[in-house]
Amino acid sequence: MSSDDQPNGAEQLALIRETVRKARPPRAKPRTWRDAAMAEHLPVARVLVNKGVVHLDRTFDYAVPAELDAEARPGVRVRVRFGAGKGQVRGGRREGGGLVDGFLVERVATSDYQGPLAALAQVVSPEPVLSPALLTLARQVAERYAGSLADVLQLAVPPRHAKAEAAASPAPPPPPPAPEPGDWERYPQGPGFLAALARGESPRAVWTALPGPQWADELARAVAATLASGRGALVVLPDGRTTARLDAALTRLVGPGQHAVLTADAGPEQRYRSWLAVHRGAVRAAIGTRAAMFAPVRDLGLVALWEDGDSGHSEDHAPQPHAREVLVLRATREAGAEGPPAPAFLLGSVGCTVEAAQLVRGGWAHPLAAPRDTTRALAPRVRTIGDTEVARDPAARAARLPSLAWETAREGLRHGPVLVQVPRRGYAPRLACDRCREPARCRNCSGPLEAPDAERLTCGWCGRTETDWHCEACGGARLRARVVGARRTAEELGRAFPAVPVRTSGREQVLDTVPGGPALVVSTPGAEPVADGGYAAALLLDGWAQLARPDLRAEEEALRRWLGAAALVRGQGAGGTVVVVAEPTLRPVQALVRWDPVGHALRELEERAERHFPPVSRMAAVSGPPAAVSAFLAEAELPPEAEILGPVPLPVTPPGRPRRPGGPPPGEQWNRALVRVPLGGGTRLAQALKAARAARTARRGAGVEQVLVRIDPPDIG
DNA sequence: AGCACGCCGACT
DNA sequence: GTCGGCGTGCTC
Repeated sequence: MSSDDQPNGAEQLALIRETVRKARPPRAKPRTWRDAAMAEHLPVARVLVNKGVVHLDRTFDYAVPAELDAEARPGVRVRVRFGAGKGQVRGGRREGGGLVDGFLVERVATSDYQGPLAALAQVVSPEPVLSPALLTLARQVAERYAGSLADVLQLAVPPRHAKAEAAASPAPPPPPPAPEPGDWERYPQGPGFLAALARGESPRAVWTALPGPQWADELARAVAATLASGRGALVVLPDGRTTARLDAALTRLVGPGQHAVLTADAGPEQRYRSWLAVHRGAVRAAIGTRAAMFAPVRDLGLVALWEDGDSGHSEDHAPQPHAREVLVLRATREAGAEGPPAPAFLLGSVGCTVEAAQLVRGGWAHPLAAPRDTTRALAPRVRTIGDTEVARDPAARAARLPSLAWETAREGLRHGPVLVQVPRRGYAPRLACDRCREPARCRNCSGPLEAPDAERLTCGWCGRTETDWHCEACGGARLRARVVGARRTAEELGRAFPAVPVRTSGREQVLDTVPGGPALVVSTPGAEPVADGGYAAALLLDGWAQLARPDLRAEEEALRRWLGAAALVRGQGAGGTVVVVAEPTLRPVQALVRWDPVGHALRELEERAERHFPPVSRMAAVSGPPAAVSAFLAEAELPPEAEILGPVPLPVTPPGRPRRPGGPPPGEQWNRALVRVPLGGGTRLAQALKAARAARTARRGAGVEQVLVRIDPPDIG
């Protein structure tokens, strides 16, 4: 930074002071540093200013007062005066600009800034929360997602809590011994993977987990093996329930003192306390939900992710990074880069996302899967039944069960609990004619008709209520069965099986576990309780509803949800049976029957490659008022290989309906364009979009409407 | 985002 | 002359 012919920092500051004295009337001198002594060594602080909506992605230089010299170390939280007004006097004596929070990133000898430097107003706390490694990661994530560094830091560094900070952190416990392989023996490469972790190596694997509850213990062993090598470990899980299971397994294996649990529901104080324990190195392992993806684990030796297909891994705050992508960044170090060696990587899931398949296909990670016959023995028997079949038994008909499902439930209840998975209400796809399957459209605007409740029929675009629908194609008057919620399904099943207790688990009330006795357990996807000893059977109802969603990921998602439920059922050796009510010829249905999630993901990956869809390309969505989207695309200096799809109108949020994240405000017509580039051009695309948006933000106010930019949009149909 | 600066028209 | 409109640009 400094060159030989420049004055040293202290001299430069003195010069600046002189200049200012001459240039401005004495009363206008910024009060903060008038006559104040500055730090002698490295008197300039580079500060990353955290100013709300403003996207200031650069540091600003401040002078370090002598009395803050000791505390003003890189990484600490500071407060500085920031804002327009060149030191003008307001209210008699105040310096221009308000106090804003920031991070001190670096101490340097000189500043390139030509004007007078303001002084650091305050070192909020001496805790250097923004370590160089965390700053580097945050910069990478901001770059990957076309977001601002300030936004990412807000996700990566939890809010300070003074009481939690005041408490001293203990020294870390001695590392545990390397664990036995345990259930990893079921995978040919399992024990070797564990041994490599224990030796301090950094293997990368995509692990197709066998059905059953052992995954938590297996993840715990991977953590323990990494700890045994003297390194730290990080595991990100999709929700609090799975985090609690790993917490219990890890505590069983290595005791309570080796890891911290980072979850949002712990409350701000506990959350910051746990985060600090990780940051200070008082614990070497961290587990938790998506915010933990940034956890500043010391000497990171392993990053692991459980169930990367779960939507819980997608951060919903800007720039909406995905835990899998962030952990891939953490496990990747460019050749020749400085710093510690990259950690090992473990992505575990019962199913297989297209992105996970790509990590293997591209050679970045190795597959870690059980032999075919092991999988077959441990997975339940899966049978399919088309949804046109209707049961003979009147009780089954009343419960809308095909006879095979009815028989399976009756048989299963003799041996234990039976799980019934029903799609969430409101998850309903477009309604269709019951006779010819023509989608039901609004007579007003041709939008898709929806059934917000059992009584009404409304348009998903314009919100108009339809009272007398008839099929445009065949004149039919009946709509295809709308999705019935978990509660009503439970009532109907209760009448069909009067002697059996019925329990429900859904969004409002999620059951964690159920006992091993006969019971019907009705659950929405993702809320399935674990049954003691495993379910005897499972019925996966209304498969058509999961498959009919107009989304690129509908099939993958349906398979993931079915596998998630089926993995809680006893293996077919123990009589476990699953019935999926869906068209048997469909690909995800067949993948479930064969229990072949990887094959399904690979096939899907091939199709995405043919169609140049993610993850084989990198995509970004630009949405906003139509004129703004068009202008934005015209202004943006996109890379030459970029391809623009659309823009197309987005569905209008009907008045009174809550606004979807990233969607238009109620009643407003928005457009959305997709921009895609071949893999490898992602960084250039993100840079171009970020620059274009920054330019637009600068012109805001003058009637320049803003657009939303989202990298890796989750819903592309 | 704020907030000041600046360059044009109507007023005391 | 000078007050103030908001369009433009900067914030260490």
